[in-house]
Amino acid sequence: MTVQANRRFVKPPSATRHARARLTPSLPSFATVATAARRTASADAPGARARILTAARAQFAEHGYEGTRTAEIARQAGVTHPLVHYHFRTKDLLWRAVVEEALGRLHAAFDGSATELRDVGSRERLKILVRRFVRFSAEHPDVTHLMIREGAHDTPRLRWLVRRHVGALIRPFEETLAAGQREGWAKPLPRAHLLFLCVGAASYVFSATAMLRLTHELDVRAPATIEAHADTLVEIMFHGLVREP
Amino acid sequence: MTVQANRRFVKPPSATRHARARLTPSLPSFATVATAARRTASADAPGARARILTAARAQFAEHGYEGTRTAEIARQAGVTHPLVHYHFRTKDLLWRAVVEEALGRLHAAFDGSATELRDVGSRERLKILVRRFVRFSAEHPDVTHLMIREGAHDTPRLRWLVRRHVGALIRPFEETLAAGQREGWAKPLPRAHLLFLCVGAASYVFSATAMLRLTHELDVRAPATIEAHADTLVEIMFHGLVREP
DNA sequence: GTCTATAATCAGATAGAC
DNA sequence: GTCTATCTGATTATAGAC
Repeated sequence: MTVQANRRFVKPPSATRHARARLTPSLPSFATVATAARRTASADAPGARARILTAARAQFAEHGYEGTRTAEIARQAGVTHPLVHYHFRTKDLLWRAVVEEALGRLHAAFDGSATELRDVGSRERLKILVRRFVRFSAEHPDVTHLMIREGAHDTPRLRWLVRRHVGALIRPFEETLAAGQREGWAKPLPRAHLLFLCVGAASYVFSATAMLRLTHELDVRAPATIEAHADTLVEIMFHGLVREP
Repeated sequence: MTVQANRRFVKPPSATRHARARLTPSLPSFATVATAARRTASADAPGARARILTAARAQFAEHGYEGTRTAEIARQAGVTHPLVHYHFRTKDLLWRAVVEEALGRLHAAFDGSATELRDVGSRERLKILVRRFVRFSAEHPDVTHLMIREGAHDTPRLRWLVRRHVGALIRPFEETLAAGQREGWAKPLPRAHLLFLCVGAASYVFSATAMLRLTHELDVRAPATIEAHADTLVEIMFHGLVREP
């Protein structure tokens, strides 16, 4: 079962000599990672390392971990294959670097919501969070898609993802929801279900890009479509489908 | 982009001699396929072919098409690797056989909804369809998971899936919704968005099994959890989170 | 830091005996 | 129908020159 997914972990990363260890095991802050990435990226032109990272994000999102070939990443980044290994050593470490960078952006979109939105009532705050998440899912389908792909089974990658990122990300949502329930405007429905229901409702469209194009000839990338989805979701989440008399 | 995913289609199936061609290109009815499968399965003990099919469903659902190894399927089914190829010839044909069988079950759960539920009003009918879909997602996470995995990018597999199955599956939902909008009780929100919103909301929890266990220590397999999810979704879908005064 | 060339591994598929 | 043994091609990763 999990054995298969773990295959690549069998051979331990063998922390040998290697010029750079960008991903330290000491879990640097998001800020640190983001800055490091930016520094490298904006050095001259988008440096090779940054291009590899970008290409890798697209590939992992589209084809999943196992479906992605590092050679294809290299091709997309316009570099040769070995350079990928020079910068990231293994496919697994490259994956982690991708997630680190991608979720940094997700954090950026949500961090400080608590303080920034302090003056707004919990009801409006929740609406804002939902809309933000829809827009984020639309702008970075690769990130949510990645999480959908990984959330299915218990791999070391998932545990790392949850420990490091997911916990912090769902907190604003859950706290706002809890506030709403305390205040009485929100029904006392189970929060875990509400959370995942909302995440699924918000992001599924943007993961099923190809299917929507085939079934409804709908381009989920178009801004109008994105806003339509956000509007629909907020309306449903807050007031439901039934037209009140 | 798609080139990568299509790689395995480059070498054409080379329809040589081969004892059996279970998957004819003439698209047999679901009934035909289901019967054929059952015949083989219940012959004595669960025959090798049936065991391979079961193992393949689990593997494809868990690891996606590219992430699945036919040798692992063989191992799980307790047979040797070549037998997989004997029965299904190629990995791609095996995948199609799996989907054919799995979506046969989904059809079974929804076929005839139109007639069977004719006497029920469109509003109750929609509730029933949503609940059915939640339960189906819970009982067969592999099926929805499989569709999530394939819906992302435009492969020959996805086109086949949409043409052959998805169209028929979403029709009852869309028709009932349209009826509700005509009758006036349902708000005139865009149906495509409502459909995918609902599908995502219903099925995401059951795809993110491992993540829910890690974040909320919730076992989404438990019947109580399933019903709780169905209840929550129906309440949200129809009346929303806000407690009306 | 980036390349060419190559080693090592692994996966899908076939041949042919029983 | 099922097995053992094997081929072919593709993919990750490394060595070593520039």
